[in-house]
Amino acid sequence: MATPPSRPAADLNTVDAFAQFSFLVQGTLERRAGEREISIVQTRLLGILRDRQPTMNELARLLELDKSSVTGLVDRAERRGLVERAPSTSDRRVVQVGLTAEGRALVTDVAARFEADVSAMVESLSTSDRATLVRLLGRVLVAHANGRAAV
Amino acid sequence: MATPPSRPAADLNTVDAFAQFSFLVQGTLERRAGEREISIVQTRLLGILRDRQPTMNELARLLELDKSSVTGLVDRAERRGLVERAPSTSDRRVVQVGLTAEGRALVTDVAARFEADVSAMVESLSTSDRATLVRLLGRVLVAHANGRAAV
DNA sequence: TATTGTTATACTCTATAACTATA
DNA sequence: TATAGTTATAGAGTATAACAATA
Repeated sequence: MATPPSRPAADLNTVDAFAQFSFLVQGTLERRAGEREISIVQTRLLGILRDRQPTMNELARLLELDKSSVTGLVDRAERRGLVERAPSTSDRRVVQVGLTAEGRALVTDVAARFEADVSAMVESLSTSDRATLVRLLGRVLVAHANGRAAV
Repeated sequence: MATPPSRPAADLNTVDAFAQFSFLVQGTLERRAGEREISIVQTRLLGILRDRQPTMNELARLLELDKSSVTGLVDRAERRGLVERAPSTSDRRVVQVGLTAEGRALVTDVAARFEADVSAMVESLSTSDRATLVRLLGRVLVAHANGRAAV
């Protein structure tokens, strides 16, 4: 567990496979985002905002961060012109956060770079193996989401 | 891409599946390590040291960090009694880093907690599906390692 | 001269606690 | 009183540049 992606042993157990794969994907995303001078968490923030204008509170829940952490995160993104705060019309305590055109362009670019990496990762798999892999990963994700919901 | 693991859509594409799965695994590992008051990168450091006594330089390469970052990382781990620096016998510039008994016990404990989570994640898959998933993840990891080596 | 590691510095990211404004 | 968000503060993590010791 937590061993670096540089040593993918011949016979991986499930734990090592999951850990090493997650480090590989995260490292790839970090590298691509870094090319546009943005961190992973900032990329996640922009990714969430692509189809929503959540409140600070909702962002904290979605990112699983303290609300004060989100304040700083949005501060830095706003300073770079990537997101905008707007006061809610219904509740004057509430702030809604949205992407600027520049933020949207940036997250689109990072997503495209990352997508190229993912394509390269599955290049050696047959079409059928790719579909199987995505299907099984999806089942793990859904099972986890349902487990959480049930609790 | 980079959307939070809280929304595993019904039909995932490869990019979303990879990203969401990696965030799920990393979040799980972070939570378990956090129970022992340790960060992911500290966990990775201890994980590497389980079967090696690398130099600071080698650690920087394995963790893909600047050597100055590793200095701080090892400083904090050493202050907590988890690792030890030892001077190399052959080259007096070189420092070798190793686990203390306490560090080994800690990383073993975190690994066990994480392993339980991984088991739960694949609980809904049949034995054969689990094997297939691990095999396909392994092929992606090996292909990536070979690609890097070839370059 | 080149390499190993540390130090100084600056920034991002994160949480806790205290605070303000609004409900 | 309760909730939404910010501020103050402290610490981890990271990189760049300059440095000391050794090769």
